[in-house]
Amino acid sequence: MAGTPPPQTIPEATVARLPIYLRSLQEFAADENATISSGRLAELAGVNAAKVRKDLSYFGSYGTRGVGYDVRQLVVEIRRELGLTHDWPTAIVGMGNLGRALANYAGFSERGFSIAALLDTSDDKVGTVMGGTKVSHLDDMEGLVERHSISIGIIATPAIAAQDVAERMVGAGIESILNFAPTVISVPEGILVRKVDLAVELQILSFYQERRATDAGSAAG
Amino acid sequence: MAGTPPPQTIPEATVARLPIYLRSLQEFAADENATISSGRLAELAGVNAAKVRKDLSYFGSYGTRGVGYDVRQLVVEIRRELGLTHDWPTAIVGMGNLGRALANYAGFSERGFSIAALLDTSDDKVGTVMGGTKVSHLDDMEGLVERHSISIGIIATPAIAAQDVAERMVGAGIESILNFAPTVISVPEGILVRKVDLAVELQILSFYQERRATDAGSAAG
DNA sequence: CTCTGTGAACTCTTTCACAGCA
DNA sequence: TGCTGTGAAAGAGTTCACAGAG
Repeated sequence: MAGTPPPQTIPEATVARLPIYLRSLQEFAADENATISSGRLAELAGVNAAKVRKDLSYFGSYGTRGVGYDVRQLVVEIRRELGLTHDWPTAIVGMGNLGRALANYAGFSERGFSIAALLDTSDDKVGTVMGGTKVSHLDDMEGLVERHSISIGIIATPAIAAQDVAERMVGAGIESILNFAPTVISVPEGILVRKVDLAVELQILSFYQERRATDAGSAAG
Repeated sequence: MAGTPPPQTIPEATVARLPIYLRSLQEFAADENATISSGRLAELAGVNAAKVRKDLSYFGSYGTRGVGYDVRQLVVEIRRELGLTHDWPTAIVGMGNLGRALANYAGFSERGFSIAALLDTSDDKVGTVMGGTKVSHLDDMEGLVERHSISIGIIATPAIAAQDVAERMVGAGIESILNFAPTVISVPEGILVRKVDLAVELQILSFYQERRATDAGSAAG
């Protein structure tokens, strides 16, 4: 009985949207006890209202019929679901252009991710300071991971180095990896990898753009 | 009969994987007339073999039973599907850390995307050279878009500026936008937008990482 | 009367499993 | 015998549509 009111499984697709809802709610700012309807949140998040309601229902968020959702409460609930109630120390490996951009990206710390370690193998970079953090040598990763309880690693190296870095991360105790290198990395079971490939996104755009040109005359909008 | 062998619709999910296959094939390098099986390609791309076969079947790619796919031919076919048979001039708006990283990112040009224009509004940046291209003022975008036939725009500005930039892009004739700003932009119908939010990816990792800690004892792998 | 919460229908995607060609 | 190509089954995710709370 009673037992499991919010089914222990939030669909992946929903999880991927929670950060967007969170961001939208925070932009929506809102005074102390503002409420927001699924329709309005949907608009801000760029999805449709039914989806918002269904998504929020998975973790038993109580909206009020005829009124909407309490913004403050919703923010708290989503943050809890996302595990954003505490800070996540991260390590970035690869201090090229992208790594430097990431190290300087304010958006990370704003959302609960601190940069606990920057790592590279090049003597040119080790010892310099980027985004307020000193760059350490990759060989020192293990100690840093332990000392700072780092559980998320970010790979911003060239493709060729990515697999090796991933293995070192796993060896150092990192359990989740965000991979920006344009290659597939393989990791042991239980290690979670997400990837972002900047050029892949462009190629997807290219597909639809090309098709638009090819499907002559088919209304684009 | 014969008529329309490749059904005119390639599923979105498949389109999103084609760039990965392409990259995998190119890494696989291969001498003149190498072949590759769906199983091997699946391994390289990090998916399963049935998916590879189904994906490739959508555009009528002829593999050879008992042998596999001709690597060279497959590369040509995928590139054609993705519209990568010609160069795509792009414009990057926002020369902060991320914009600079993108401007210097070799992966774009390697895959057929050239940077035809870099744009910013800050006097500090306009006139400087980044990644071999001179930074122009955002006000000059329209002329540059026309002159270089730019159809893809990349937004790398702070969130606050993104909607305005998107509107200027559309006004200048750009039809596809890759948005790195952490906000939803709205555009007229017919304009294609894809978004990449670096912090969102971290938040998704955070969800699963947190859950792993919470689901005490449940095997992670 | 408004707006949530949610079964049910529908659509998209993945996976299975095997016929058939080389 | 090995591997592709593909229907058909299974599984996810989305949307509909409406009962019912406030």
